[in-house]
Amino acid sequence: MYDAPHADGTVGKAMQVLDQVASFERPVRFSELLANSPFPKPTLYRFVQTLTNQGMLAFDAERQTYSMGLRLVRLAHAAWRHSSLASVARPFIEALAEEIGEAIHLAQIDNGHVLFVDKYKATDKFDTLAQAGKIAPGYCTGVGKVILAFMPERAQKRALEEQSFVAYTPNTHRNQKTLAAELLTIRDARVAYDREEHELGIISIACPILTGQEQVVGALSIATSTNRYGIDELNKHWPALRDTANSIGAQAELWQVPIWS
Amino acid sequence: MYDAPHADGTVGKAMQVLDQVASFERPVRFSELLANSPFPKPTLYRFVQTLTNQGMLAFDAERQTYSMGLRLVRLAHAAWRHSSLASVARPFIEALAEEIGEAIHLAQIDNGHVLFVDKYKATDKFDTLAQAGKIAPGYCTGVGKVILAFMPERAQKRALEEQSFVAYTPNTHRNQKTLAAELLTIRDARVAYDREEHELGIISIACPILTGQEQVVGALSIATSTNRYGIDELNKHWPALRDTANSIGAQAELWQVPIWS
DNA sequence: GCGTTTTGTTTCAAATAATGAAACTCGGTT
DNA sequence: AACCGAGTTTCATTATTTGAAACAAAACGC
Repeated sequence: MYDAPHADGTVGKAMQVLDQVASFERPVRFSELLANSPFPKPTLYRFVQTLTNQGMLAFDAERQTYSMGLRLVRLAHAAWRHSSLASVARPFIEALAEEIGEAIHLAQIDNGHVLFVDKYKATDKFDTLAQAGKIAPGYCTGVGKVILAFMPERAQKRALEEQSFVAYTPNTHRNQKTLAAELLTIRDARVAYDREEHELGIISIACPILTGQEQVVGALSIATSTNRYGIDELNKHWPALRDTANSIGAQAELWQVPIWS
Repeated sequence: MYDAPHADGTVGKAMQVLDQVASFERPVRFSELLANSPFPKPTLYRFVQTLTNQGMLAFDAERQTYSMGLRLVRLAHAAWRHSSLASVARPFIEALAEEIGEAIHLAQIDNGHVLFVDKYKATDKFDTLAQAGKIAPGYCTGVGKVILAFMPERAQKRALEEQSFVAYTPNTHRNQKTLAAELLTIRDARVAYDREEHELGIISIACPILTGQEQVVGALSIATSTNRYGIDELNKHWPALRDTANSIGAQAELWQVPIWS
């Protein structure tokens, strides 16, 4: 489902509609939207009209369906270039990927969710999929946990409340308590592991990307499959991962990447 | 009933503010926005507040600057996956790029501007948002001209009005007249060339991506540098380019990619 | 064909939210 | 201490949004 934060004003409601359309992951009819909408029919109707006019949604007249508009792609380009870590981090990630030959993920936090802002898959060229922009839960991924661990207390608390604790695998944390306990360990060790918590067969090691004042701005991880390596082998890459994360943090500060709050 | 250009309510105004922030291409202070804003101070202030709350903008408290928010990246991911040609076109483009070893551009039209939704650099790997989301003028690029040439008359007229006709190079069209003349030729030949009209040293050949009913949904181009090849050599790739564009068009129809209107 | 249901669109008075001149706060300067 | 500029808040006015209801237009059933 989509997040319904403190709906502020008309604009907030319109953004809620955008999220709803996005959540369908396919072109969607007006009536489908209406069925799960908190808004009455004419209100929703005017929102999709306005958003379509604005290019935030696209309307396919032939099939009578709405989908996300191209204006978002244009706007997100600016977001990606100027306020994500990705552009700053890219050269570092490329170097690291070359060195260790595993998939590298770069993530930031967006409203309690882990947002992958870049991904580099070294070995197989085909699946250099458009992963940027994908979201993943915070409580069961390496990058997610390490970001949570380093968040300021208040933000962490709020973020923890927002986690769904869906049990993707037998290893997934099922409640705040066990997760919070691990977060302390992670903060101490400055490294997090995903031991098949999100997907069976997939493990990862993640380091925080910090500013000089120890503010988390993101996380970097190396992911692999259990039938290639175990946590121990992954751990051998820890120094390289940590160094790369540190370099990115330093560079981000120089480049004045906005710090999320 | 016509919609006046900037008359869709509060949401429209908020989106205008988003565009404005994007146009700065860097973190920007409130006062800078205010200086070029049509809105009075408190109004603009509330817009940036709301947009920041919504994650559409990000506020860096330390530097007191606004930049594009990560929520846009998340939303654009959905747009890219489900309503751009990119996801459908990618396998075809990969095959083509492998065959001819030059840079391939995939573009769509967004509000009179050419929007690059994907780019494959034969030597390099796919970039996602790094290149996707970039805009370029319609009147002086191969993809732009070929899309304009195949637009329905009314939309073409409107799009032509919106072109700026900045003379990037000596070869750039400087007015609607010469451009319109070339568009007729292009429509007839079903292929467009960029003869260093946007950037000296860069040429390209572009084909339209059409549906069964001859609606343009985008364009595909091969670009190269004049110190590697001339138009003639580029032209040798025409059959392959045309076939790929046709395949993408057919596939797009099957996949119900929304048709822009 | 002819009612009926479903889906999408418009109306309009009432409710609500947006507006902006002015006033205020807070750093930093002179 | 007075001044200045950037950012923020107030509040009466104004304009926009709102949604029940009615309408139009397909899609369906018989």
